[in-house]
Amino acid sequence: MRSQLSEIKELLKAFWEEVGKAILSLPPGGVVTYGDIARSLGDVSAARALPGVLEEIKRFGDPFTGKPLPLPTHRVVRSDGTVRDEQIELLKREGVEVREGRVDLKRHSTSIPRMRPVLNELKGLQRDIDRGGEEEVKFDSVLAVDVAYRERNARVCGVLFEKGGVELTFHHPPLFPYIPGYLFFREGVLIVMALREWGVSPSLILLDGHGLLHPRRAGLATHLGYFTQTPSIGVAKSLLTGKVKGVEEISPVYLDGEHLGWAVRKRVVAGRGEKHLYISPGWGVGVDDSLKIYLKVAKIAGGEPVEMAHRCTKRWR
DNA sequence: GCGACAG
DNA sequence: ATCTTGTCGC
Repeated sequence: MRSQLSEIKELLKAFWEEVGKAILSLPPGGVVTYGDIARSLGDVSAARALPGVLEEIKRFGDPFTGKPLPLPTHRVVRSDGTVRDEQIELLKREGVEVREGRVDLKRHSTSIPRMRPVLNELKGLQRDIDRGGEEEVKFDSVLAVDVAYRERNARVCGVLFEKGGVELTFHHPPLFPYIPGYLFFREGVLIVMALREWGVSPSLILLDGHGLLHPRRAGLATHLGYFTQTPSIGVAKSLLTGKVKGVEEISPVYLDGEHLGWAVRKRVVAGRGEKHLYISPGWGVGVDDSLKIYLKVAKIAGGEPVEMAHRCTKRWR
């Protein structure tokens, strides 16, 4: 089964709609928690992203409609019942008792409406994705990409290494919040859009994030390679999941007993900075080859390719 | 009370 | 990632 980018965009649109509808349905005098909403969407780990999501819908509108929607966000509280100062008066006015900045959830909780489990659906796409075979990887047009954010806009930068480094840029508002494990839906969708806009077909893509080294074995790099049908490798600055086995210059990273990627020690930079880069296959590349290919590209490029793309995103004015 | 799950 | 504050779960 092949999923299309348009199908993904529909799911992302549904995410905002479902959240908006759910909050609108909360009755005066009742409260729910961020975790309740997240679970109803299919993944409690989205709880941390929800305050920002609610605020965005309320103040600016979701990225698809751009139309501010007045939401009773004061009816959403933390899982321990504590609330922000600005919620207190609004809740009291509705008959909800707030003592020492806290609501008694046993007394005031209301039920969550049925929501489309959008996050479960996204997880399903991740589990089912085609990860490609082991393709012969060419080095003639390697692309490194990174994304930066400012307010409600994003800048995608690509550095294309064919002869020298050609820089490409693309700007577009992100269509999804950052939720750990769902980075593709925030950042990757923008990168696919950028590649289409640029009209480039690189022979290999390197990105800031994981590939196979992911709870569902399908990180940003996996999806990106799939949607562009291009071999890809994830180059992350920190671990999302898994454990480094060993203390060598280059050590394998395991998850559930499976060898999914590599930790490559970075040169120490004056007592600061990250210790490792984490390399894992995206699409069309095996675990061993992901490391070999990454090291070869870094050598050819004369530096860390993803860091070059990162520097490009920082030149945004 | 404190650590945490890419960006 | 951005902002420099806030959230969840152990």
